[in-house]
Amino acid sequence: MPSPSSEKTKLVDVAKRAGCSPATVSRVLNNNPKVGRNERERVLKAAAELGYVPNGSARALRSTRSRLVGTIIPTLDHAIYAIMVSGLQARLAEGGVSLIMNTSSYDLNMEYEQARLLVERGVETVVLVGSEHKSETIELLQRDRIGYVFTYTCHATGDAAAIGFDNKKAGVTAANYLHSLGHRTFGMIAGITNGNDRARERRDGFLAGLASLGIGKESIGVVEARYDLGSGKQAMQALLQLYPDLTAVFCGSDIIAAGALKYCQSRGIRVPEDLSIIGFDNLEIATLTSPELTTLEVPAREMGTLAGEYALTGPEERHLMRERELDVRLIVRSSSGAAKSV
Amino acid sequence: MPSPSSEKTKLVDVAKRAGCSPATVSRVLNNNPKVGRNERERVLKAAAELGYVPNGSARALRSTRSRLVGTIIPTLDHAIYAIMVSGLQARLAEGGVSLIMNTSSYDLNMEYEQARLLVERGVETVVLVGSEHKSETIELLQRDRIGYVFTYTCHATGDAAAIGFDNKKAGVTAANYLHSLGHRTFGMIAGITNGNDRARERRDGFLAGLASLGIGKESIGVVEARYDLGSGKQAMQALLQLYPDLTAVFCGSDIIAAGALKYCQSRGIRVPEDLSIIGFDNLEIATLTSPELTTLEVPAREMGTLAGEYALTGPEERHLMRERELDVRLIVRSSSGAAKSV
DNA sequence: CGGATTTAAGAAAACGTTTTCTCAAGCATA
DNA sequence: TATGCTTGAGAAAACGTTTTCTTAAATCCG
Repeated sequence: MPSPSSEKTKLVDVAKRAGCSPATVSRVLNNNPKVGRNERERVLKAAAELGYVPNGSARALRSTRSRLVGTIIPTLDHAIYAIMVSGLQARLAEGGVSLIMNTSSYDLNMEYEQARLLVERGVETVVLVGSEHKSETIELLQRDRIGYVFTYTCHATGDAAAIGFDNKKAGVTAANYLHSLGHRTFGMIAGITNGNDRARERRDGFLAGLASLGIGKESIGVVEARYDLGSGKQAMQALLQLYPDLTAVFCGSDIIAAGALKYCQSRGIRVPEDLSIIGFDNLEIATLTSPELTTLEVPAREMGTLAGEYALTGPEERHLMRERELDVRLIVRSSSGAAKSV
Repeated sequence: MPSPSSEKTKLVDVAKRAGCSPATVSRVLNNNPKVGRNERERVLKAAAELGYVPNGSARALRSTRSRLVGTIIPTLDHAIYAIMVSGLQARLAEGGVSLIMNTSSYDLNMEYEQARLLVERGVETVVLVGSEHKSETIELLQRDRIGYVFTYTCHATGDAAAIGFDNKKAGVTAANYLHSLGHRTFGMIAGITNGNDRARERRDGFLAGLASLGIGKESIGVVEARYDLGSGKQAMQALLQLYPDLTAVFCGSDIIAAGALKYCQSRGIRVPEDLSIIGFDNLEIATLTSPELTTLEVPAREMGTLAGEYALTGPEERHLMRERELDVRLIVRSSSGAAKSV
């Protein structure tokens, strides 16, 4: 039965009931070893009886440890970020740390505003997506000595740690794979590259990979699309209109690939017989389409878990985790196949 | 250029630079009207020059307004919750409020733990999913006079507001629809109903709807499945093994329906010719399968937005938004059709 | 057994704001 | 001109913890 008083019980109340000083209560609650067995038990008993819940603001104010971590992702509507956040939150919760979540809608100015809010809330670490950010954002974090991690990229810069994968390398992998199937004219539906280094690097990697295989620019068509089904469809239409001969398309995301696939189906273009399509991310939806999507697997949950791990690690040992490159595996399914022999 | 000093700038620093008292700075920063034009401008200028960011903990401690809202959802891996949170976060951000996000893995004990953490962080409102919770959880919130809202349900109970829809009614809608197509033997793949009132009510609504149409229990098979593709597949297999004659299946989620559909395809069962399948949620994936899924549309984002609205509304006016029932629309696509004439 | 060292616990200061209280100045009214 | 009222601004208390500084008691060692 909770306390009869209608006032919120605070640390002094616990102290009174346990018959000791507030300092002792504080020490017990923070597992400070310098306190005797009996005192400790009395305090714990009193706290439980009163249903005491510490005041996080007061604690944070005095100790400068807020037990708060912030993240700013582009959107929660795209499963690839939701899954990362899922991993992040789960790991943080294990450590008793809470996660403040914000979205930027792929807008770096908005990201800056959200970062300001996070700093104001006193977060100890900020988890960001990608390595491209406003300089103001980075300065803000540096100035307050807040740790920050980039994800979905593995290039640590300045104070930033990076936990992710090599987007460029992944683009090269896609190029090599499609080329190995005999394709010689290619299309790519990239994500919007403005303000998005991941989308840009995937595209550049794909182009570089093809270049080093001797494929010239004239055999490659590139368009950009937002990350949703409709945009994928439209982009596919536009791409085929501009480059009717291409036989293989690399999409910057499974969502885009699914949209592209839908467009093909609506036009009677057979996949993979007429056209190979591969995606990126390996979301659950990749196995829902028919044919199922060949794609590159992004370790989204693992990035989140590791970012959480990073945030839980003390500032002294963090440098050991400064840069972590995870693998991007090629998952071959049935949306890709050998090029038509002409 | 940020302050040359390496110490974090605080309110007194701004006061010094503006040549006024801390109280005045505080008033300006909180838009207190009782401060003259020139003072106000001087303060704002000083704050900007110093790159001042207020300390949220101190502010929260003194004013008892944390500008923090918490939510506990079952998981972020299921898009239906991710989308709700997306709407919630977006609305809160507009009001300058931050969101702390936690997951419970459909476990009410875990939910309680997370709630404790939220109380400790000083959140002003908690957004929960469904109306079934541990009594300890509710008591905890009531005791600290923290506002709380249930979502995905429209039954307000006690202090709780509810913003959602009528799961039972939705189940009835499904029953009526399938019956109207001529089906007379039914299956349902419900979500796990233990600790999940939404899943339970959908099932009960479906059964009640069929009952009032004169369909007896012997013509209805029910199994439960977790919310993922594989479970949907398995459940479909189990269902057909137990009840080989059924011609229509209502699934508790589009994910489950997609899995069920996949199973049918693997077994050469034609949908909708041999079997009608309908889902729940109307996620993006419902249009990715072939055939596309008939489903019931859950207003996930709107629930989030409205819950955010509720949280931003002062305690005095909240009672006006105590219960809000949103519509669940039936979206007919091609996974459902007339029953086979025998 | 006495002095030095360790240990456990309390008193009080501190964290960075907001808010209450107080006061001075300006203004209108009589 | 004196009185009362309004307005703008400062001084200081307060929010609920943690932490530093002290001190009293307990332990050790020669």
